[in-house]
Amino acid sequence: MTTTKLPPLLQDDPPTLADRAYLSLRDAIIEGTLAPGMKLSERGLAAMLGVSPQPVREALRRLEGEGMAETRSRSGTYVAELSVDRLLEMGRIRSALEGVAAGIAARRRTPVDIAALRARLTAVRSATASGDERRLAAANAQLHETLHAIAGNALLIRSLQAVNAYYHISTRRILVHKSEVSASLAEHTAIVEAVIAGNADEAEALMRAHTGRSVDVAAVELNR
Amino acid sequence: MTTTKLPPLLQDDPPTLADRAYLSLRDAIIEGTLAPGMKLSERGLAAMLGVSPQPVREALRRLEGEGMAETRSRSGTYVAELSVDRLLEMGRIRSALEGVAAGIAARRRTPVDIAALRARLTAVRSATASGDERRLAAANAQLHETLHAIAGNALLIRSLQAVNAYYHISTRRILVHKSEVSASLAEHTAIVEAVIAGNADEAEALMRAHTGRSVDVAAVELNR
DNA sequence: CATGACAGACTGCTATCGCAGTTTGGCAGT
DNA sequence: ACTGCCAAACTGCGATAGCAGTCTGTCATG
Repeated sequence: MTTTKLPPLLQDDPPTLADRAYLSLRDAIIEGTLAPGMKLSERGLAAMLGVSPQPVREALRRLEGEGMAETRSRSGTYVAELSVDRLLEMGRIRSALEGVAAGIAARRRTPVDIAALRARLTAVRSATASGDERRLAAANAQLHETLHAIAGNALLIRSLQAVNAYYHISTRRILVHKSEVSASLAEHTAIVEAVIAGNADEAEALMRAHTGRSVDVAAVELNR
Repeated sequence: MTTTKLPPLLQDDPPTLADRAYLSLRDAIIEGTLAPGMKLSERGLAAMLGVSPQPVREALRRLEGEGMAETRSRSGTYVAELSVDRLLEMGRIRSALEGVAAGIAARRRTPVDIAALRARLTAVRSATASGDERRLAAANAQLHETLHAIAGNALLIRSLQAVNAYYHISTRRILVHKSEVSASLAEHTAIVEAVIAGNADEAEALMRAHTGRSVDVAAVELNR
């Protein structure tokens, strides 16, 4: 019997109905299908999704915790109103959390993580060259998610997933300039290098600046 | 009929059983009554709290989202293990979020908010003079919570409440030096002034430095 | 026509029950 | 003494039912 610590044998649990209901509702809110102010009835949504009200209720409570829904007892749950100011605030929160995540990732990264990061960065680079915006967005998202996974902090990951929902709402409303794309690649490269080097403070500062720029761009575009 | 915007007439809903179960369990984890690795059985806890498993389940899901519990499907929910590194990470997250909150508060603060802030700061000052540590901790907490309320961002408030649970775990493990106390008062004063002045960037930087110092202190103490 | 009240539908919240998969303790076989 | 196995207890998950409030539309009343 070897005493070396084995990697976790048990994989993640399969997503529950509550998880899937959450994702459905969240995406519908991001997409605008569920517009601000709309009523989110436990029973009504349950019928639409073909499940019982129980998983729906759980999903709604989670959305509530993320600020995307508001509940008044015995009256109803509604899609939260979202002003431009709020949206910008979410961007600032995202920036701060992404920065912290990068810093933590720089402290915890293992050789395996480093290999994964290099792979993600390569994917981003080739996606940038391809000019396919969808593909680039996906590659960028994967790079960020890889960093979150390396940080491996459950609270941080949850919070980032929440603010990313708002980030998606933002990117749906504004258009990204071409010049941003190449700058983004350079920044991503620098961030990954800092993480690989284990330079936590630099990784955090770079990531914060990188994501902070999105907020500034959004501030200009959204207030037009 | 006046057209001036009225303050919200409907107050907050009374706390539900799920809310109260959450608070009970969270406090028990902070206090150590529920130690890391312990099983959190829905039915068992429900019996202890005198409610049905349903509200307990909701509380557990929330704790899970905050990283204080982990669930393996059909096996059980357990109190999450918490290494010193993780605890320090939570401090960094807290620092970042508190900074953002202070910055947002500086942008949104109204005359009423300013009055409230001055009152809280006065309470902190007198509590500091009294030398009563319990009272000072409570006054400090109220000052911070006032800033959160002024920021008024649901996601931010939720996240801060979560990380504050970890902050309480930290403060239970370390002892605070006397010299920290007076420095803390000066910092709180500067932060409040920046918020009142509407200087968001300065408020954020000051708050971040203020809360970041706690992390550094904890890093030294916890690694002893 | 305006207004008030009241009945029914609807809401979120909690309790109870059943299902399918996991864990565990003790017994049978070596 | 040790190992393999199996059944009973236990687990989280989901469905269903009922409660106490809230909201709404209609109808009687001025």
